[in-house]
Amino acid sequence: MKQSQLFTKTLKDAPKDEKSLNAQLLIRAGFVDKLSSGVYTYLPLGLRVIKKIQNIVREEMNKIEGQEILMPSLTPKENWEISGRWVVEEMYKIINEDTGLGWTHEEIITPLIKKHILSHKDLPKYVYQIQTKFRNEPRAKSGLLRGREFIMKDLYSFHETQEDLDDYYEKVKQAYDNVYERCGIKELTYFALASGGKFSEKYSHEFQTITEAGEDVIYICNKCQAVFNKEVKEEKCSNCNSDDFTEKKSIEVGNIFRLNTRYSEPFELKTERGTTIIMGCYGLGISRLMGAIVEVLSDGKGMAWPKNVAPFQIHLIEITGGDEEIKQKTQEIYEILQNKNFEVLYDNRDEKTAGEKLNDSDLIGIPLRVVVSKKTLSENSVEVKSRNEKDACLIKITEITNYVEKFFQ
RNA sequence: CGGGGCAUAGUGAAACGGCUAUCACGAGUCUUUUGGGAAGAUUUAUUCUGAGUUCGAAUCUCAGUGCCCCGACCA
Repeated sequence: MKQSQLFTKTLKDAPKDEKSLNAQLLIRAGFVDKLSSGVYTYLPLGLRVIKKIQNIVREEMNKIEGQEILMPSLTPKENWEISGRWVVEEMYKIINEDTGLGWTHEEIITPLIKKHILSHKDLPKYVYQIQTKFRNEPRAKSGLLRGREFIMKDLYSFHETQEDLDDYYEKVKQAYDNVYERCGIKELTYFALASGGKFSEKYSHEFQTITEAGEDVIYICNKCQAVFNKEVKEEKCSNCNSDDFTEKKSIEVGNIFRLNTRYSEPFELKTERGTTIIMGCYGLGISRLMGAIVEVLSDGKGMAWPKNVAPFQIHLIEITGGDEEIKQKTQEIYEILQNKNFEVLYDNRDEKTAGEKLNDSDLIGIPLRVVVSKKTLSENSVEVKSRNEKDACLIKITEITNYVEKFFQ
């Protein structure tokens, strides 16, 4: 992707109303645009991150240089009045009490399963979706951390026995651990005991990532490392009886519940033998996770994306001084890397100074920076620098492919 | 939903109740520039909306709306 073509550009200053770090950085770097409180458009860079987190790759569109964006489903009336299309009947308006926008899907999945699971031999079953959820938050806040419209993965499991649910519960826990590992925040993410809320059993488990931007408080037992959400924390650790805790602010990036028969009972979800089916549900906020990664992995200069979720792998920057040869050489390197199927953002902008390009690169936070300039070419080299390292080094142009392959191994 | 704050160009700021609403960045055109936020020329506004006070309102008053923060809420 050539940066001169990229929609959109970076901002020098964050909008003054944005206080939260993830909102400031994501808006400044052109990853997202705020339509209204808690409602965001994902611009090309941000959508690439969302897709990475969803682990969905749309290579064909990229090959034809398509730039996908994602716009919110909740849009203000005034915008439609400008085009005169508020009156269009096809547009979904929540003007009656017969329709609600989905904020969770137990009430949908349970009757669906009832219709299609006809025998105990069909169990267990695990069904999930990745979908936009709508919640009329009394107070949307903290950028992507608490929105009114957001992207969430919700998985539901159906079992004949408690033991089977328990087994699966552990498997989901491990799967979630892998997600946070691959997203680069495992070190800061804790598995905490939490309240089950109104519609579950007594306890549930949450994955809590330590950050000052979080709205939860967790207590980590210094003796046995058990972790408790503030809402269920008691004087002494219920695991080892110690009273020595570390208190941390955190954001909930995932949760797993044993629903048991809370929904299967009212919906009369049973096997042909008459056994009431036992359910589990497991949520993971995709867009919140993106915000949490920014909160946790950024520095004074900008974001620092982990390799697996970065919008691009390589930020290739030319510093030409107006020299067409340098531009041509950079273009060649760009093509070499692309032919090796690396995702490259190529800063080919003529009108930008070196300082602007390097600062933009730090802000956007692509893991590997490759700079081509008169200085490097005089030694048949390019300069490479990891976003997480302070120092750069020169490598021969003939070694680029090897170096990059090793870097992303 | 309670409490507090804010609202001027795409972004950030300035302007005592009084001249044509000013500046920087961004963006457009032209010339020169390129290793850590360049130079000059030129262009870029319904001061959130509505009412009111006044000879005169970005500025004062009232109402509304939006945004941010604290709290409450959050399967």
